[in-house]
Amino acid sequence: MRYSKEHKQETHARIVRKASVRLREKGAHGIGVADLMKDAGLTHGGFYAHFDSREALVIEAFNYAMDRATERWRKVTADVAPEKRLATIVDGYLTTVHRDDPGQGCAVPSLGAEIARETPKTRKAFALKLEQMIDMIADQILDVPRKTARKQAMATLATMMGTIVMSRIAGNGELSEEILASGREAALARAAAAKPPAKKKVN
Amino acid sequence: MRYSKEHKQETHARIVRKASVRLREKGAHGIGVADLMKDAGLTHGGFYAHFDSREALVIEAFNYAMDRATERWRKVTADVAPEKRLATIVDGYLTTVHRDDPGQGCAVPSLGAEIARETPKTRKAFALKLEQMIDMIADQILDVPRKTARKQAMATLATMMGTIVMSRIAGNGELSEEILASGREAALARAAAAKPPAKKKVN
DNA sequence: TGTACATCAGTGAACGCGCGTTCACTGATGTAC
DNA sequence: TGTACATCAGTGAACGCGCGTTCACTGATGTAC
Repeated sequence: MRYSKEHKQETHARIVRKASVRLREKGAHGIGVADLMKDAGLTHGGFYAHFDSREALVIEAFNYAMDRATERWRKVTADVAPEKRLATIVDGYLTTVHRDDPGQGCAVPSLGAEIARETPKTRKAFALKLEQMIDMIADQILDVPRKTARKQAMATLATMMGTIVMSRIAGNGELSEEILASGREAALARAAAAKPPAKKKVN
Repeated sequence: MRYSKEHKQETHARIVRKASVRLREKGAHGIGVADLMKDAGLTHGGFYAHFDSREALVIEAFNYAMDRATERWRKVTADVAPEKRLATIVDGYLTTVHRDDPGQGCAVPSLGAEIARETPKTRKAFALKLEQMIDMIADQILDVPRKTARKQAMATLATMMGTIVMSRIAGNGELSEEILASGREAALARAAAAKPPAKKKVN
């Protein structure tokens, strides 16, 4: 075998990593294979030694972005009291930094709508990662039946993602800040409301 | 003047109307000028007699879609008691019919992310329409200061739009229904919570 | 009323360009002896 | 240890195609007389 055993895997991973940033920045169809390869320090000809098609890279890059997001949430909440974890996630998500840097941010507000229009195969791959993200958030919602936790997780994520989409349309002025603040307040209120009543278990 | 005075305007309006459907279905870059013209019963050559560029049509089509959405909300709430209007809007928005028919639906969940990446001119045109939509929803939130109403409107819209994006990624199975139900419950709970306490005016 | 003319919305061929994909080739590197 | 060979990750030219845009032309229709 030429080159060290992991050489190709490393290159492959680097293409995916860089592409996951650029695709979030420019959209699922907003950047071509040649530019994505250049970003990884390669020329476009080698692309098909790593991926069956451009779409295959889009799937890998999206999965990578979603895994990193979920992983980061685990990290930033590791040292936080369990009942404050969801609030920590919401606070980190609904910021101007996230709004202004889609390349490093959540893939759903930047790619979600385009992804929903892709082939069933691609859409299903994304649905799987979205469900994992929902489950991760549901894990942070305590003292309620699992089904309730999942529902609250879905609503909170919807508010978070919708807020980022809206704030990006609004640009970076007052309206945009107001949108971010509104989403933050609403999501945090729900996060707080979820606990105090100490509802009796139903399931 | 050849043809009746309104002939060209009617054709122009028809192109915009048809394009606003197809662009929501296929994405802001998912359908070409030739197909959009064919949809309006014309050939592509005449396009530039009506629009300076493809982007100009995208702006007009988006504006049209947003105006129709806001207008439809006014219509469906006209015969409803003021305190039930927001709930009526939420219920009509978070349905499988809306999820499965982006072409007739709200333009933000289908085009929002792509729009945020367009030229500043395009993005600003969209921001204007989004703010009008926010104001229309804020009008339905009673008995609170205007600033509070706007914030609640933003959060409610974010939940609605985020829920549609997520439900479309999820497809049309159980997960998707669960997402829709979660968004509906959360948005309706906020709509209901906004009134009962009868808070004293602050501003 | 009838005829010649002017207008211009719409046609369809053509353009340059960038895209995803293919393919013959290269050259750095691990292996065999 | 040194040399010849085999491998295969990566190169870059080329492909067919669809796109947005341009342009010379057409022909239906309103106007002038």
